[in-house]
Amino acid sequence: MKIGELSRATGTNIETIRYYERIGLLPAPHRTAANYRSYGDPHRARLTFVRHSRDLGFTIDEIRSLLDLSDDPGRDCSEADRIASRHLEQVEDKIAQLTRLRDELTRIVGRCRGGIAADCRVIEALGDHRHCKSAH
Amino acid sequence: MKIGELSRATGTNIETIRYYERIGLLPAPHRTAANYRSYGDPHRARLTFVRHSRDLGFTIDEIRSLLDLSDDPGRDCSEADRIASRHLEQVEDKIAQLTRLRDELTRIVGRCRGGIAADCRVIEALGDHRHCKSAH
DNA sequence: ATGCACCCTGTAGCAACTACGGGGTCAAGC
DNA sequence: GCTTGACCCCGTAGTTGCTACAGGGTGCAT
Repeated sequence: MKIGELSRATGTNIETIRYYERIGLLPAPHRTAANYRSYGDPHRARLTFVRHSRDLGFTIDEIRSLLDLSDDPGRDCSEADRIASRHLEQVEDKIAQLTRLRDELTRIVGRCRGGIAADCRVIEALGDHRHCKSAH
Repeated sequence: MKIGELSRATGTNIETIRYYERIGLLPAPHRTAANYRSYGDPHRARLTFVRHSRDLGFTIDEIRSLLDLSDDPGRDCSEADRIASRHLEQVEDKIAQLTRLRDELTRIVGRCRGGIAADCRVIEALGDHRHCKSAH
């Protein structure tokens, strides 16, 4: 299949596919006589893996490691579990941080009574960290 | 005060302070005879405002608008409330998205029994979206 | 033969910094 | 008076993960 078809099949931007090839995340496919890229099912599977991992928030480097593992089926796979676990931890940290942030924003928002900026509690709160209830 | 002192006073990297000046977020301060930047209290307050807003996740452009408002104390400040409210919504969306993601990762992690990559459930799950319980 | 959709390459842009190279300034200590 | 070290200056390039051109070639239908 040509790049446009692969793009539609995986929901990936064409430019992104070429980008992944450039950085070595996807192997360079064969070319037709007209120099068009020509992909097969293994390419599609690999790109699906990459997109899914990206959707789950893995970095390109993490995906590289995960792909290395899956390319080498005899290898011990506890590494994959470690990468995923560490990532899960990061996601949990990020959720906790955003939750604190949301609480702080909730306290700030809505305090404006439509007056003038000089009296605005929103602007005041942003300028002075001491108004905050928790670290963020 | 010199830039290093301002840096320590606000917990901001020196390079970041110069960057903020370059993009016009902070006004250029006076210079000493040796061409060193020399800051006063208004600079420190403004930088504190910027850092606090950044910590809360506001973009530079949003901060620019918020600063414009606070520079013009006679202006109607409902704009500030609107910016903060929209940002709060974005944070809530992000939390919801990360929570779905966390649930999916939790399902994936820990399914590896320390075997070889060919049998790894983590790698399998990443390669096949159909294993997923929800959209992400 | 002329549209039109599709493909190619290479480069530059985005956000918000961070890091570096190569240099100038200033006070303290010998 | 000279060195050492901490501090400052500027300009540019790197980071992450794409996305958006510009300027061209290909393939098929009308």
